[in-house]
Amino acid sequence: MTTKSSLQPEELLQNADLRCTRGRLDILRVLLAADRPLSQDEIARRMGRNGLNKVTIYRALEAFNRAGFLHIAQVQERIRYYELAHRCRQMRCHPHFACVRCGRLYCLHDHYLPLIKDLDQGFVIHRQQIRLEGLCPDCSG
Amino acid sequence: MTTKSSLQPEELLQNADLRCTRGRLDILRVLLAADRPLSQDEIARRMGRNGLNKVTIYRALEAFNRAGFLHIAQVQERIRYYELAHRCRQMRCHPHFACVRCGRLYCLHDHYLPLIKDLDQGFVIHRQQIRLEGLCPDCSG
DNA sequence: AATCTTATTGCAACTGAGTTGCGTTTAGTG
DNA sequence: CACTAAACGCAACTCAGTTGCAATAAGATT
Repeated sequence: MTTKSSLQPEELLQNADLRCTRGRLDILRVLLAADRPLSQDEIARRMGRNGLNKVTIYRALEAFNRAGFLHIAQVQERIRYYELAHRCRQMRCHPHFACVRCGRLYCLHDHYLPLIKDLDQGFVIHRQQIRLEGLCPDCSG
Repeated sequence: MTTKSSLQPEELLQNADLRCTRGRLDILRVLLAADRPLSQDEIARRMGRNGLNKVTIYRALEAFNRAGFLHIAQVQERIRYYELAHRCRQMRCHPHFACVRCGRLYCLHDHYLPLIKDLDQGFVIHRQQIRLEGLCPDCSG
């Protein structure tokens, strides 16, 4: 959320009114050292033998996410949604809007963004997807 | 994929060398009538009492996806990936690149797109996410 | 330092979307 | 009508993520 908040694990926790336990500090250290988003499983593995129970890790991540200094990359829902591919451009689907309250998924057929370009050598793009998250008209009233 | 291919269920199947069974035609009719991406469960419900087994629906959707005229909206992976929120802008995370071959998820910190605007009245955006899918340098060689 | 409150943790059992194996049915060709 | 491979149904499975509850331990208070 914030671009220049502190990156000290202790401060992150204190600012969010969370307790500075060894386990949570370890999780944060792992995430700070990571160069890409990690799954629960990867986090656990990188914590080594002094690792936490997976339930505890999930609950910590949930707390961090609520506090706003951790993001869940890509998507909330476990469920896949399917749609016909007409109305999609080459490599670009129309964006989708997911309502965080009612869970509905809307198509934004009229709101294309340009395709990202100038990626590093070697990346071959098959598809670009855009997802908006927020409140839909029914739920924002 | 294509913008102006036929929308006749029969043609979609024939062009893809798939058999025109009643079940698959029903799935396509449901998807054509839908105004948003649907989950397997929603598709099954909309097919009514002459519905298919859920495994069969999954396999049909998989075949449609392989043929290219159906998209899986938003995401492939069942697993969630977590990352700290620094280096994200207000409402916009940096894009991610998911390699379809090795499964790795890369952060594209230097490739922001503008925030989508001019949404219909009532939509409140909390966050915009961008995901690219394709082959990473390790896998495209 | 001892006590207290409540956040954090671990364990076991659960949930449910999606998958796999395998035997049966059926579309569509010959 | 026969044949072959695609499509289908069923039962059992996988496994990321969740829930309930009792045990532990921050850290504030006395």
